[in-house]
Amino acid sequence: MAIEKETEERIFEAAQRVFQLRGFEGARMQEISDEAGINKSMLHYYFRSKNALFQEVFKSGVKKIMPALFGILANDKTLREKVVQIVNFYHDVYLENTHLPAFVVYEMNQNPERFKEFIKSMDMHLPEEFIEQVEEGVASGKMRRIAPDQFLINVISLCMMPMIARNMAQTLFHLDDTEYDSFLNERRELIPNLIFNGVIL
Amino acid sequence: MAIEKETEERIFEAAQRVFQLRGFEGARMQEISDEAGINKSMLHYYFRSKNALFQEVFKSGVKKIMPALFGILANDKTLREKVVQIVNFYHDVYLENTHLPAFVVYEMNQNPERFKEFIKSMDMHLPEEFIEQVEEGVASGKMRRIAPDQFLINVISLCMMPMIARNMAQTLFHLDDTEYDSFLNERRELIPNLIFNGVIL
DNA sequence: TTATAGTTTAACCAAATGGTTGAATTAGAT
DNA sequence: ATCTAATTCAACCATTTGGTTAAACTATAA
Repeated sequence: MAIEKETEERIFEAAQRVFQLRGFEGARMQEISDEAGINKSMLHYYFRSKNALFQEVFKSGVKKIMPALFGILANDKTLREKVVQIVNFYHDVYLENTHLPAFVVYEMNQNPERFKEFIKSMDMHLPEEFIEQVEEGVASGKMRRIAPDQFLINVISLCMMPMIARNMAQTLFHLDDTEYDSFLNERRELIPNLIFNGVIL
Repeated sequence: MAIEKETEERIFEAAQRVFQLRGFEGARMQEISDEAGINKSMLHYYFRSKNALFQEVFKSGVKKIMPALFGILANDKTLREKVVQIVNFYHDVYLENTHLPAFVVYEMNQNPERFKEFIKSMDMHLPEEFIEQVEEGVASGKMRRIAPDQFLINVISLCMMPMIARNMAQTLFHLDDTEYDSFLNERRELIPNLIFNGVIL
């Protein structure tokens, strides 16, 4: 019926949940079909194989992050404003897709080729606008000497790591779920401040 | 014979390589025994099960990192010197154990309980010395307002993320293996500078 | 109503996987 | 030399896993 979600979509969403939680190797086709509330054969009817289904989930995961990131880097805002936007973007995505960052990073490492081809196929490269902005900042003497690559990976690291290593951090710092959510929220302001000004007054 | 490595050690080292590379779910007992050059039954003779073997590997991995980290945080050096030591420590460990950081972080997320009990059993908590140092820096007006937790996770994030997401970064920035090794090496100086002074001059 | 194409299901299958067993081999003590 | 306990191995096993198949059901158009 039209009211119910299409079977294919139900499967895909179940696959997202299971793959992101358990990883490719840990995911079971049976668990995905249980989660979707359908017969296991349907998985193969709509998506040929575990690999094919996983590919779709992975692709969709990367697409949720990379284009937006590159979009921000390429827009016409100031460097500081871009950092703020990236930080907020990562933290917003995380709220809706808790396991996505860890999933993408881990599976990308398990199979670098898959990711490389993917990036190539989408023809994504660091926006010139961003590179020039950093280089201009350095050349004009406003900023300490830093490569654009390093600048960007600092921002991304400060955003993603506390999401990826949430369990480690929560355990070490004795924070419950709510407390850790505020902990992450504080970082929306903290990260831009750190990047530009450090902790020394 | 005495000259050859003890079987148990050979198995353990093989298990380290395989588990760190493939993760618990992706690891195959057969691959571990092949890697160790022994019969599959030996795995069960020396370590009862896949789970038991994994536990040992995981434990040993965490022990390579956490105690040293807490040791540095608790020593009597300045805050800046501690940051330098932590950064160098992470980068040194990485050279010898490329897959260790990603392994520990990922498996910790797959099974938070395992990690929690582990931390509890080793009675590890953020050293008072470090907490007071940060709080004193803030109270004395030398440092911007920041919680010790946030301070520490910034340092760790900036160290670990580029190691964990190596493939992503290498692809995005078009760096070959040697170039990425220097990229990481530059961070030994870059990270302390960023933490304390930011990029603005 | 009925023919047709798309969808769903239960029952099955071959391969892979973690684990077991019992015999054979080896090293060390007496 | 021989007895004993630890070690190693090949063959085997039960279960799980991704995947297949053929029959059954359902909606829709003629």
